[in-house]
Amino acid sequence: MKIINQSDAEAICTKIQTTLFQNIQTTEKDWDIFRSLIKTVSYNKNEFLLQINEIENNIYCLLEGVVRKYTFKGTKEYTFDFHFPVKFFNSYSSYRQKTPSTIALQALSPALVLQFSRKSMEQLYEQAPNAKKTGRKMIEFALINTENKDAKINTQSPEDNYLELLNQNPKLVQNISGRHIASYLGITPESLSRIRKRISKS
Amino acid sequence: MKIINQSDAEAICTKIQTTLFQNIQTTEKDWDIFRSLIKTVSYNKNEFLLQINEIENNIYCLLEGVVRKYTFKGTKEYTFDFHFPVKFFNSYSSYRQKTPSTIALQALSPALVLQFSRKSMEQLYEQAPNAKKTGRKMIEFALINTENKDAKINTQSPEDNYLELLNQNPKLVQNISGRHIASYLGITPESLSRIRKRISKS
DNA sequence: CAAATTTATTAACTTAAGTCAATCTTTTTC
DNA sequence: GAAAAAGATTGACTTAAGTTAATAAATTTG
Repeated sequence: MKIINQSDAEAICTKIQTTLFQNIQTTEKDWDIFRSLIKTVSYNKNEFLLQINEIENNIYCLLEGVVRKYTFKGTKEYTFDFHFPVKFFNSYSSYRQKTPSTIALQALSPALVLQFSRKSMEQLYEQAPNAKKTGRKMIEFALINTENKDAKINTQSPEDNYLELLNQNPKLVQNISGRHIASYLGITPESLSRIRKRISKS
Repeated sequence: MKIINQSDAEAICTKIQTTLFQNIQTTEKDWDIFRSLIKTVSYNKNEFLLQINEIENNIYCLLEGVVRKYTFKGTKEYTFDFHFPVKFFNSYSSYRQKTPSTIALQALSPALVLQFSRKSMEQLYEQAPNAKKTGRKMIEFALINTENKDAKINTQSPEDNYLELLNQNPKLVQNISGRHIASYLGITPESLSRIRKRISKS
């Protein structure tokens, strides 16, 4: 984990501005404040943005790499989701309630991340009234995806789930190890192997 | 569906105040405003608080009864969750983004519900600054539960899931039809029958 | 680059979930 | 309260997931 210099952060911030906040009215001054609060951090493969039982104090925006969101059920890992650029996320319930996180966030490749600390978000709210919307929007981006996967995974067969994943996100399947994909699908790596074999025959 | 008279609502509101908002500083004036914005609604069994493809314009607080949150995957229903009193909920992504809801909210028994419309929430924010926290808290209550079930269901066997449900929420299992429980567990009613049989033998 | 570690595949076996269909039970409705 | 509808159980059959274990392939690390 390594904090990046501020001039890089500036370029990145512009990217955010143009891609994610097109519809929000913000003044130049708002953006100056926003920009000054960003911390850009790089993570190595397998490093943790957040460990289980830590308290979440950041909102993240992934710019490069892949991040895995997972938990433990007994001794087994369960992968909720994979995050790709450009996406906002964090461990929301831990962030909001200041309780130990039940989930971990781990980089699966070298990753570049914008981090907005709780403190900087509070500063943003105080100093840049117009940017309040930006803050809310970030939280929303981090939350809106929660109503989807559950239903998918639990209404069709593991094979159908895998085929759907292949279809909707081929680069995920190519770049992420099978055990993580199996953990995402709620099956064993052995089952995933068999599914792949079955598919290749048909 | 039937809107209840205001005097009943007053008593109910007191219940909310004492049970849910103990830690939030609100003035008497704030509470007067809050109270005036509440609509109390009763639903018959099987009636919908929200249908799929409707736009969500409310936040609900369930006072009596059971509500099921579900969706369709192809032709099959999938039940995300059951709500019991006293609980806040809505179709959050639809409410926030004003897009057609992918989930339905259905009363499984006669139900009594407080409804806070989008409009009344906006009024609350404008008129009662201290009550802003109340509004946020309601949303939080509605959201915090989203990081849990997924992992449970997908890391152990259907039988273990059922046993856990029996253990953690016996009244749910007693009061709700098997096909809904099966749909919650991601299995068929036939499988649930067999699981029950197996358990009763051991 | 070689050794060590991690990841992926395959096989043999057991177990249980899905499906289809029949029957029994409970609940709803007029 | 009788008829109809909805829900629950059981059986027979097929299919695939879990488990354990062995091996092969790929990646990491010194």
